[in-house]
Amino acid sequence: MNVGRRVDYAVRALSYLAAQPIDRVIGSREITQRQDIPSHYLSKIMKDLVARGLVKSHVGCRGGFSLAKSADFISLKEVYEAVEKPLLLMECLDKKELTCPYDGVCTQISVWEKAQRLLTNYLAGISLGSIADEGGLKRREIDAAQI
Amino acid sequence: MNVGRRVDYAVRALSYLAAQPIDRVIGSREITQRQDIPSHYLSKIMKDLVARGLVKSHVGCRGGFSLAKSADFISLKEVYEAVEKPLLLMECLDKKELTCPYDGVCTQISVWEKAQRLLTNYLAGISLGSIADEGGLKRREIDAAQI
DNA sequence: GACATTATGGATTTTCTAGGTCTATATTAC
DNA sequence: GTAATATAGACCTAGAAAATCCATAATGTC
Repeated sequence: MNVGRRVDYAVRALSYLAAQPIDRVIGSREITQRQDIPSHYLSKIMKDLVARGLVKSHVGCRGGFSLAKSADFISLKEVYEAVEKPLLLMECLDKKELTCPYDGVCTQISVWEKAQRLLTNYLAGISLGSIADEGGLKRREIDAAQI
Repeated sequence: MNVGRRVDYAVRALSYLAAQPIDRVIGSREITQRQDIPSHYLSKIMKDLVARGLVKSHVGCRGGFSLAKSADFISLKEVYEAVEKPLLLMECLDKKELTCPYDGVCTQISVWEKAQRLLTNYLAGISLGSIADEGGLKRREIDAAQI
């Protein structure tokens, strides 16, 4: 049970975008270099973020990415779900498939159901803006440059 | 991000034990049949539960398992950690390895840290006893018998 | 004491998926 | 026209989860 690297990468890429001057277009090359993310892998992640409407893409020469909306209105839950399949602690929590013979009498399921709600609600309450405070990012960049 | 089947199996096996007359010894064969768990796989899980002190084992003919303590004093967190490696939402949350170059300026980590605390605290508050209420189990067995 | 039954322990296999790479195509600034 | 970029998809790889198998030790039963 862990959040994969895709989410980590997505958050870092988005944070980087959030720290830029508004509407500046950032190439994926710059992101991968500054944030130390495998380049081809990032492209797939960005595609997901674009599809979810969190990021605007600018195709063609001098193209790149920029946030589609204010970082304060992007929740971690959105980021997670854009990049990973929907958060599901147990398969049987997926309402679409009622294949479990114990459904209805299983008391375990309600526990995981609540745990899942707990988590998603928490993530829904965290905004990208609160993570990517400019100060932190500036310092982060300086540190990275020194390595 | 999901809890694996090992945890599911462990909870079901423990619930089954909890619903039995106190101190009755249950063979793993009975558990696997009633709870529909791959037999050889269960044996490894039971071993972990024994090692963690949640279950007593009785070796030899007519041997089997019984709860080592009251179901009300077994938390889901214990079960999880007995069977799975310790709950860790992100690798960098493992305090032992401080390899992340962004450590100290990363604002993302504190978010996951809190999410993890949220989860483990919740699991620590759920007892096996609250899951394995006898009524539910009785009904469950009847259902299973009808299949 | 012999035997059947059981847990224990380890080795091994199978299956799945996250993580990562590569290549081809369409789009656009210059 | 050309170089730089995002998009799209196929493809590969390592490692983990899930499951199986086998050999050994312990113990009740006869």
